[in-house]
Amino acid sequence: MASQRLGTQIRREQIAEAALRLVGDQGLKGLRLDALARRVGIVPSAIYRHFKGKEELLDAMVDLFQKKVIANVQTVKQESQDPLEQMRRLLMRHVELIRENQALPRIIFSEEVHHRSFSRRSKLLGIIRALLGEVESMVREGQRQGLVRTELDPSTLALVFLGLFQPAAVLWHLSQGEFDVTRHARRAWEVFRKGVETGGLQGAQ
Amino acid sequence: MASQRLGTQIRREQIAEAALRLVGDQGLKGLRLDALARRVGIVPSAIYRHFKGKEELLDAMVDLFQKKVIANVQTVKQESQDPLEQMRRLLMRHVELIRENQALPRIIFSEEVHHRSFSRRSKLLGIIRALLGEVESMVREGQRQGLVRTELDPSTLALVFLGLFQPAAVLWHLSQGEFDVTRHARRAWEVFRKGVETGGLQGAQ
DNA sequence: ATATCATGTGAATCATCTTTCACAAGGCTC
DNA sequence: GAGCCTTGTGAAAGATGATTCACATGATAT
Repeated sequence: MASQRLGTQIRREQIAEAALRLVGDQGLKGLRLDALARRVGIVPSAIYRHFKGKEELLDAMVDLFQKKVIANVQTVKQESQDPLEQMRRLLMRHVELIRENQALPRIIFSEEVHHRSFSRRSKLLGIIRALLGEVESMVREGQRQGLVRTELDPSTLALVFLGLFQPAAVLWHLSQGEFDVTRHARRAWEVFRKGVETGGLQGAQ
Repeated sequence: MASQRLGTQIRREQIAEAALRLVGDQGLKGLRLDALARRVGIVPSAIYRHFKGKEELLDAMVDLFQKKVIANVQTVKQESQDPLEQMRRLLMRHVELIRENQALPRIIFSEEVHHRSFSRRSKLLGIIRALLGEVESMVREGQRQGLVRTELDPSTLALVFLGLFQPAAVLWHLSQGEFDVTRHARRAWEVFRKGVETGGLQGAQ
């Protein structure tokens, strides 16, 4: 019973996407070629028509991850000019990205993804650094425009920003989706904004 | 060649501790009974004298994790009465805990640790919630004493607090220890403190 | 319509770990 | 120091997955 035949270009992407979902559902341990093949509707050995092996598959997954993160950044930069608004949007988009791709934190923390392959580790590092760099430049732009307090170090702020939703993601994950990350992200953003905005605090209470 | 004989009480702890280190070094995939046994100085099958199987070993690891986190909280509560100082110390201790136990974030994000076992997942959730609860009560106490701005929601703040070092831990990990988490934690703490303290900001320049 | 090339199939093979088991020693009690 | 319980050993058995391979089949070009 042959399944539909597809060009390797398309299949590769389709397989990598399915792999990301699979890891999201079952964890990296659950990334088994038979399960993956079943999801795509082919037979395990067919995967080898598109990937040299599991390693190459992992590479493709990391590439896909990169693509998604970059797309997010691009989008928010187009959606708004205001640096703080860009950051807020980036946060909300990032939350959605993680909600839809539970696989991402797992890949980052896995070690099994990068332990073997130096290139994969440095690619992951590059993705995070690039993201941080973008946030950092939003912070700097905010400072230039007088919106963000200039005594705060942009690179520290960028890291703190990225941390705003991480513990919430953990809770969400462990509680099986019961915890409301989106709501937390909104509140965390407010806390962050109040903490970094110029002049926003004197009247606080 | 018999290795030293030890009571199962001691061996269990010893094995669980070694397992935590092993996961820290090699990731969960690297948690293989032969490698673990070698580290402890026994033979793989001997592990079964102390654990029913790998599942029970994972349980023991989670228990150990819990013990370490609780110990941290207890210590800082004894070291200082000032809630903000308690939080600062907790942050620094937590950073050290993660530095020494790379295994912890991996276990939390693994899914392979909790997917099978409901009890393990809820235990992990309990650990995090307990930790959050402690931070939250430090925040409340800070608010009661007029040190922390009362319009900030304690539970949101507790989560933001826990997020202060997480992205830094990722960078540290991916950069193979090159990134200085401790320094980041100090800076991130300053950012956090300035953001939440009452009255600390009017003079900000 | 047929030759050709790429994709898909199913079964077999390999590799990697986990788990079991029969046996050997320690160490403790009497 | 004999008996008994517990811990440790080495080899074998089982499970689980990844990978290979010979063969089938769909698409495409001519």
